[in-house]
Order: sequence, then structure tokens, then C-alpha cells
Amino acid sequence: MSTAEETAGGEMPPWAEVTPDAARRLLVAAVEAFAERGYHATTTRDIAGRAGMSPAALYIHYKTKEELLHRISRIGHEKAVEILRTAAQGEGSATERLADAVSSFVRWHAGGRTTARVVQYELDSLGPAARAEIIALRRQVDAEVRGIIEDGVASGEFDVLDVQGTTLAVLSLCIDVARWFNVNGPRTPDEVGALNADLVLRMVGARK
Amino acid sequence: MSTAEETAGGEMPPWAEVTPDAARRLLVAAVEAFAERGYHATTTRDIAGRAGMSPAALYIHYKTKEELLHRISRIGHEKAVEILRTAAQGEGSATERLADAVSSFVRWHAGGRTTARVVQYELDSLGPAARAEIIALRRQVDAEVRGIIEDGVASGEFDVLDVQGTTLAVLSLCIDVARWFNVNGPRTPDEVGALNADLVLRMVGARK
DNA sequence: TCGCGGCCTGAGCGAGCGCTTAGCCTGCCC
DNA sequence: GGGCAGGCTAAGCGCTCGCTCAGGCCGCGA
Repeated sequence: MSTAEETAGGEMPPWAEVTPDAARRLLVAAVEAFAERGYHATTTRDIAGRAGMSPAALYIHYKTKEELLHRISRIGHEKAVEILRTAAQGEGSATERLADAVSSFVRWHAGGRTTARVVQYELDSLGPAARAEIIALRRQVDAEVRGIIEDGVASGEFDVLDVQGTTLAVLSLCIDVARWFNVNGPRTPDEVGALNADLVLRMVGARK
Repeated sequence: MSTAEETAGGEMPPWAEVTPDAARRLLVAAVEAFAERGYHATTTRDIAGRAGMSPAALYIHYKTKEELLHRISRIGHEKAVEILRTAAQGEGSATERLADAVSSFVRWHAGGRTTARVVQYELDSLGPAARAEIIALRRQVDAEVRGIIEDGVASGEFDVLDVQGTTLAVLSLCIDVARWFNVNGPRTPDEVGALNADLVLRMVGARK
């Protein structure tokens, strides 16, 4: 759907779909602020200031502060589903598809740690309706990973006792990266992706 | 040091060390509120209300709201270090000690999910001084796990390419449990602990 | 018996919050 | 050229926040 996808570097601009320009600048500012301080500790004045606007400008493009979080969360989760779906529908063996899924998903959490933090850890700040919508997207995330694992079990590639429990563990290895990854640390997103993909293949008992 | 340690059930009272009684009630109320809503979304009126006191009572026992979070975080991290240290200094092989460490640590995150959520995800709400103190405790957590893995590599029990990267992955499998575990879900803390311990042994290439 | 110190409350202060309103620019169509 | 619609700002409203303070209750030592 969108343009550049696997350009190297850190965070590519995945917010191209947000228009007009001022609305996108506000949303990007909100992502940064939410990731740094958390949703409740971020003020609308801070968001507007980062975007170079007055506090009132925010309310021309968004009805409330919560709508900003909702939009960020939905776009982020849709991107997460897309990454996993692309890997799951690939052509290789279950082993290859699982490794691809984990390394892509880990790269997304490490490289776009700012976005990933908001997406993964600020869910509870949404109201009931918005939260329900996001939870549905999370179930799709879970289903994509579980699907690959089930394929591998069916084909005999994997040796797994508890499919759903292992699915949760695989997702933990991806998502928790957003908690500890440090952009100035010794590891690149690619390296963490490769390592965690290898660890996941060991977990499911795939022969390397 | 303390009394009952491995009584079954959910959350044992690990706050016995907090005195006097009113201070402990306030702290327990704060843990619940912080876990439910997050630090910044929790008001001092809410904490005091849960403890059956007026808002002003809080400030007799704690100087600020942040001091409450600091105390919770320090006690929680000390407990985490204690759990892992106990497992690491056990008598078995590295394989047995790693499985013990992971299953205990996962049980703590699942059973005491309320506390674990605050401990693992509210670190950034602390001021610089308090945060530095807590980060030092986290390094001890990391070191205990890494120590066991290094032992296993040295003894030839484990086959690990990247010791520090694997340490981070093991901790992810433990800590992320606090994010997704549901007390009303189908799994008990014991079951998740056993499963994740098994998955970790696969990750480090231990023969079962 | 009485004073005194420790725990607690009711009332409320100053500040900063999310959000609104009135009005000003600017570019565009007729 | 004139009216108008959309994007923006300065000012500020009403509210709730973290926290304070003066005073009341209660148990205990003299």
C-alpha cells in the first residue's frame, strides 16, 4: 500500500497516511511525547509546542487528546498486523516464515521503539470503545503468529507442547524489546531481530 | 528473612515490612491503583479513599506521591533480586538452576501481577535520583540471570551464541508475563512458570 | 486529673490541566 | 475587489490536581 518499507535507518515515516500536514505533525509530536512521558503525563500544551503550534490548534484536527492516542494506536496495530500477515503468507516453510515474522516484528519494535512503546503500553489509557477496537486487532496479531506455529506443528517441522502458550512466549520476545531496547546501545535492530528469531526457532524445536 | 514464602494462592502479603499499619494500608492501596490506572492517572484522593482515609492522611506517612512509588518499586525490585539470587545460588546444575529461576520469576509476575506491573512499567515516573537507584537493582537482576547462563556455557550444558542477548530474552519471557497475564484466564501462574522454564531451556540448548 | 504527643480530618490554596471561544489572517472563487 | 471558508492564535473558563494547615480525638505517663 505505502511506499518505502525496508529502507534502513531508524524510524521511517509511517504516518504518511495522516493528512493534512498539520494533523500529521501534531500526531508525530504526540507519539514522541507519549513515548517519553506516558499518555497521562503528557499535556496538550506539550504536544502543540513540539509541533510548533498553539494549544488550541490541536482541537481543530482532533476532538480530544484521547482521539490522538486512539489514532496512533490503531495505525500502529494495523501496521503490526500487516508485518505479521506478510510474513505468515510468505512462500517458505513454517520455519522460514516464523523466523521472518519474528525478525521483522522485532525490528519494528526496536527501530520504531517510540511508536511501539505507545502502541504496546498505553492501551489502558483508552476509553472502553476504543480499547475494544484495539483489542480486536491484538487478537489478529496473536492469530497470525499462532497460525504459523500450527502450520509448523502440522508439517512436523516444530515440536511444541502448548501452541497458545508458545505463541504468547514468541510475542513476548518481540514486544518486550520495546521496553528495554536502547537506540544508543550496542545492538542494532537487525541484530536483535536475527538473534530473537534464532531463539524462537529453538523454542519451537525447529531444526536449524 | 521474612515469613511465609511459598504458600500457594495468589498474592501473599509481601508488605509486612512496611510499618505502621496505616502506612502499609496506604501502600497496598497505591499498588492497586497504580497497577489499574498507572501512576500519573492515579490521584492521592483515590489512594487515600481505597485505604479508608482522608487525602491528608497520606502526607503523614509519605512526603509525596512519588515517595510511595519509590518505596513500592524498591521493595519490589529487592524481592525480584532475592528470588533470582535464591535460584542462582541453589545446588543443582545450571540447567536446574535456570529452570528454577525462570519458573519462580514467572510465578511472581503472574501471581503478583498487580505489584509486578507497577515495578516493571512505572519506572519512568520516578525522578532521576530514585530512578538511578532502581536501575542499579535491575542490573543485579540481569547479572543473576546472566551468571546462571555463563555457568551453563562453562560447564558445556548450554549452547549459547550471545550470552547477554539471551539473558535479555530470558528476562523478556519472565517480565512480559506481567503485561498479558489474566487472573481469570485459563492458566495458573504455576503452569505458565513451568511452560516458560521449558521454553527457556530450549533457547539455551540444554538437553532436557 | 490533666497535659502532651501522635495520628487523623475538613477545608482549602495555588497551579496546571483539558478544552472553548472570539476573532484574525490568508488564499481563492466570482 | 469583496466575501467567505478554513487554519490558526490569545485569552481564559471551570475543574481537579498535589499538597498544606489549623485543629480535634485519643491513649499514656506523671
